[in-house]
Amino acid sequence: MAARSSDGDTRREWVPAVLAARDDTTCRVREVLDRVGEKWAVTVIAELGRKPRRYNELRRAIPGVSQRMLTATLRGLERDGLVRRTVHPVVPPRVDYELTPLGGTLLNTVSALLDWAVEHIDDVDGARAEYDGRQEVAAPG
Amino acid sequence: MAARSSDGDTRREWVPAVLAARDDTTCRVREVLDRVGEKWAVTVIAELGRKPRRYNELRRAIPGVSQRMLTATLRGLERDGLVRRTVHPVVPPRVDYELTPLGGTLLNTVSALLDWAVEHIDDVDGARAEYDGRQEVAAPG
DNA sequence: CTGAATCCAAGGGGATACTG
DNA sequence: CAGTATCCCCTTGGATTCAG
Repeated sequence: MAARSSDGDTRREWVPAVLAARDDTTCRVREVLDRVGEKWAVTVIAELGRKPRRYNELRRAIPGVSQRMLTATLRGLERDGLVRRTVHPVVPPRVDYELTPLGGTLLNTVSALLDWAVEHIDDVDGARAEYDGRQEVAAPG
Repeated sequence: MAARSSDGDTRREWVPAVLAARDDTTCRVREVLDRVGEKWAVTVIAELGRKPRRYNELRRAIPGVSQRMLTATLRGLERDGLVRRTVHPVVPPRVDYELTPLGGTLLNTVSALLDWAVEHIDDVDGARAEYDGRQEVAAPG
């Protein structure tokens, strides 16, 4: 689907009627982008991709996440079938989280985006510096 | 970078220390995810991927976008070096937007994510239905 | 035509305290 | 240990108006 030409080609015919319209399909495609944009979703998926974890293990593995957001993120991912939550009826409580196969395929796809980011950080940074420089000249302090 | 195994593998060693830590690199990788999560960014990139456009052409091509957000999105993309803005000094004003080569490579990467979304919409939807069903049973109205 | 400025509502997300 | 419940701030983003 969606045949792509080589890197750097700025001319395409194919893409995103997917995004332009807003039929049902389109709408839910957007939801995937929203999820990726959530502050902790990709981090959690990536962390679970390394290995299954318990709640607090996960919490320690992700510096900066609050209990509230970790729980909310996990619930969302579970609802979408990306993460499986397993409660062990023991005391003290033990809850394991792991990536589902579906979550695994998403991780594979998203990590291409992460690779892109790492690879092009300098380009983006340079562009920003240049842009900000131009703005300063245009609107002197 | 980041060797990946086949689809559906839920066990990885590699991934994103990139996201776990928060050194400079990490931080800016997150910014890429944020950008993808912005409501109109990917849509605009995709639309410009089809062909360069003028401001209002773009606006008409993207139903639902407000002037405010279209401008803001374009500014952000321009600042990151993903989009080039060309002002023609004529009256009435004419401003052309086009994807840069860098923007092109991002589009190629993101579209893999769009493909994933289209391909797995039904899985996600099914998971949601099942999850919501379980919740209803657990917390009856 | 291409924006900038202002106003405002909704939701994301952090800090903290409490619970089974 | 694994969460829930509150409070509250700040950002995102839509509507509208003004301007070059």
